[in-house]
Amino acid sequence: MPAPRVRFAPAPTGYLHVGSARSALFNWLYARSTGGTFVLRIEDTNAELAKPEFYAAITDPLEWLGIDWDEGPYYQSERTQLYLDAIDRLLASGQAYHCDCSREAIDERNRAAKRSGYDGFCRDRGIDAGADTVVRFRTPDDGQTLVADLVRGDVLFENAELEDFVIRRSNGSPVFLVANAVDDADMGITHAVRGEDLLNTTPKVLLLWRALELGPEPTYAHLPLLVGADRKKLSKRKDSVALSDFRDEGFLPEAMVNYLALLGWSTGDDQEILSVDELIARFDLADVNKAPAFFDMTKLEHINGLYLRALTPSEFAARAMPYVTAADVPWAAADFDPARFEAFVPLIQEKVSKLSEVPGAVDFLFVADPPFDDASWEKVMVKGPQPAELLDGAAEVLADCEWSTDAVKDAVFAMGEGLGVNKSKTQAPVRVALTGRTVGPPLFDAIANHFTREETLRRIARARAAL
RNA sequence: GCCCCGUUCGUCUAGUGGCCUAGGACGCCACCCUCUCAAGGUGGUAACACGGGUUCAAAUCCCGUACGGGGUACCA
Repeated sequence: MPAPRVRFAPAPTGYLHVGSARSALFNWLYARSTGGTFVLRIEDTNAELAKPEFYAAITDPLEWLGIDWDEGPYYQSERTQLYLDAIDRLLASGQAYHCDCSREAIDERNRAAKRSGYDGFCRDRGIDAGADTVVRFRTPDDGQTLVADLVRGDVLFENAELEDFVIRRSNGSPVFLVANAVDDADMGITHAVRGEDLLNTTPKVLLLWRALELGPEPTYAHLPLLVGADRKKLSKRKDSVALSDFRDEGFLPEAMVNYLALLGWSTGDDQEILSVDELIARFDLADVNKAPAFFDMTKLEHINGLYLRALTPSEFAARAMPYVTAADVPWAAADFDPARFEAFVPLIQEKVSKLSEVPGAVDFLFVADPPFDDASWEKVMVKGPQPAELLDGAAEVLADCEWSTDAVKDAVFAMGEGLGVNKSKTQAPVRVALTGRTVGPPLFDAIANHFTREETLRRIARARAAL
């Protein structure tokens, strides 16, 4: 059996949809696991989609995910003549015909006849091409077309249910069905792996394929759709669907790939965290599910957190760098200190599930007077026990204790104990004074290793004054 | 409406006639750990859509119903 040749054939829409990314991934995994070839083909048969600025919106996210292609990208807009020639052949053999029916006329006849679709009105009128004519494919009136699907098994379509669909628009451009058949044949595609939303178009492509005598047909595999909270196909309006948004939010590409692979596919055992190499080794189209899968952001974040924590601190710092040097960061760019940030990373690495959370976790390092969070202040400085005594006590013991994590910790806790306050309540005012919040990194490690005695005392005094 | 696909815990899934008193993961709850929050550990909650068959035996096979989704363009 020859090595498989698969393709990812997106229509350029200005961004890469996560569902499309999943299709691309499954194709790519199949190619990589079988020693096959992965072809990238841009389906821009519609002139509105044939815009160069849309192409990078597809290739950039693919590259980010680590999905590389062996051939292409091929652009259907550059191969139009091939499709037009195919249509001419169908015309010449009588398998296609010109039609000048307007949408209104078709609808009117359908209303009268209580049916739908195109009624074949122009089938035998023998009209010539004109300004407003389209070319329609003459579908068989009887018989069935079988789609042998690797995921769904045999799917049978009654040819009589298929209307004589348009294959060339009145503006002269071919529709994707023709391009699809011609290109899959021309590029030697052996497996067409795509979303289930295309299942209904498959018999049309197959009919064209046979009418054009294009040779051996590809095997199909229709993947279950990705759905949103409403169980409907993920849509740009309601859901977060652009892959670039996930990158901007701070999801790691390897986590994204891992999660995407788990949507509609599983290993068969209990392993869920898989490297790309493991995915390649274990992936099989035969193990793909049939039912739609909900895109669960919570689980994605969990998996991303696992990958984030598995990074070495310096890797983490490097990958977080774009987020702490972005324009909307809560400190003045000049106050940012990369070395200080990197040193601090181990204290916050296990607390974030997305890189976009990093700036908010280290802001007090680069803001001299971090704002006091209202809820935190209320909880600790208003309703908490003896805030003034605790701050004064902390200032006193920190003024001359040894500057190490344990020494600082012991000194502060001993001071709190003397006031009859437990550890949790003792550290709270100091934490708020230093960071502005009740939630944050291990406090005494942060103080002893990342702040000077002077700065620590200054912040405590600042909070004390604000009481 | 018509055509096509689907249906195991809230979610992603394991399960291919007996191993299922249905397993794992996320979430959630409790406890442990603990200077906060996380992380981690332990335990718990929770599902075979329904009805008929077939069979000694059905989550697994067949039929029907219900529900959900996709398609039904001169988008792809």
